Amino acid sequence: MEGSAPRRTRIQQEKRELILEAALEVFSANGFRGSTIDQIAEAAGMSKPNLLYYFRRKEDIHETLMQRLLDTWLAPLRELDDIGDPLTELRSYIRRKLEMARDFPRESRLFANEILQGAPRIKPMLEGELKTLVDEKAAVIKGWMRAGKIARTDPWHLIFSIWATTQHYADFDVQVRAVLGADRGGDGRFEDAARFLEQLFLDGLKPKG
Amino acid sequence: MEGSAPRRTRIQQEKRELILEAALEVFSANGFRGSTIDQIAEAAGMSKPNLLYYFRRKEDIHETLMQRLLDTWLAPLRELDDIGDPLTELRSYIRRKLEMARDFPRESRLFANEILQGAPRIKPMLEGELKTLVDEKAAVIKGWMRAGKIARTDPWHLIFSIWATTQHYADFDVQVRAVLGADRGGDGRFEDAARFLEQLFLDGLKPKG
DNA sequence: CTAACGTTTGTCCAACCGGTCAAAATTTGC
DNA sequence: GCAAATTTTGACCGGTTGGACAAACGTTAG
Repeated sequence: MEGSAPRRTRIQQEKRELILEAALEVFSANGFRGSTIDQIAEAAGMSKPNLLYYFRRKEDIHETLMQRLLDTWLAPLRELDDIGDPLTELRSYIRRKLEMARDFPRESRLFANEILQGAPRIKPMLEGELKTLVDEKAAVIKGWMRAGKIARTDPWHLIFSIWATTQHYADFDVQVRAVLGADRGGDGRFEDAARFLEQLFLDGLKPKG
Repeated sequence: MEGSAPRRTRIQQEKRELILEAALEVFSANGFRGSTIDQIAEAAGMSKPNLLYYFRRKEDIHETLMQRLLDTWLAPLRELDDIGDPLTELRSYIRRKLEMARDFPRESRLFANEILQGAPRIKPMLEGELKTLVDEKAAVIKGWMRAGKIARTDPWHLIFSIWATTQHYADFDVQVRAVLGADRGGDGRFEDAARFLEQLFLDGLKPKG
């Protein structure tokens, strides 16, 4: 069985974490092909052969990183529950996603890089696990629509639009900062974004009355 | 002066176009560092040294491509005018942007790649030309808000959200198709997206009445 | 026809990159 | 303290890549 995790010493645990942290930094900034093992090794403070002692191949690092990423990345959507008030649920989903873009921009960019290149390594997971999860949540949302709790619309595209608008602040950060300029591009931009998105998703742009 | 375009023969014009078309295909699929001159040369149906006769360096191809891209890419925003009805103007801006994502996905991905990597080659343009244009259009939108034609909100983030939601269908195409599945991921997805986005931006998610 | 000019190709090179390997240094179990 | 196991390193290798170059080929104007 491959499933059984190999026994690891304390040093192996620590060094592997160190490498993954360094690799996240490098991969998210340069993409997979744009990153070299030497860069990662240097960022992790070790020599290239030393790094290759812990991860046999460059791709193994990327794969491990990607597997871990996906769990945390989809956590907010998993939390979307049928319990509370629908509009409140959606609002807090948007808020959580935006917080992830703010707190884990490297993870967001790593993911974006992978998708942009056609998701060669995670396509099966997108068509399997991810699709299942989204379909499930889309059904929940549809229930809310039938109950008249939120406006009728396409739940899948609704989810896409939440992903797009929130991740934009991580993936396109350089552009957002450049356009907002020095004064408005500071730390406050995420609060501005949160306020804007809340209004957009709840009320749209039509003037009141 | 660098500004004066070098004299070019008819063959040079044609071959350069051929190379740029091939490079767009390759760069948008693999990123800058992930693409090789050989790949581009093969896609353009010529030998590597021959390609290098028309573009001295790999970076020159990318730069030329990027410069051309930006004009066409920002055209929809430039068209956003103060003349017509504000809501109609915004709606048709969204529609135009979505059509660009549908008709020019390679250009969208090329741009996304560049921004994701920190926009090393076009940052000055983002902070200059792009910021100026967005600020100008944000002022127009603010005028509409003051006149009570659309709801009051942050015009910059509104523009970001339009960019994010529309380009998502080009940049994250693989994911969108995977999640929608074979039946709904076909050609109709852009029309579904258009309908959804129109509703989102105009009315939001609150149920009527 | 031919000289000048523009285009194409084969060959080559130096740098880089992913990965190997054996030997040295270090840590760990007893 | 010592042997076994683990970790680290320097040297090396084969393949790839961006790019140079000169020679060959084609085209065109006189």
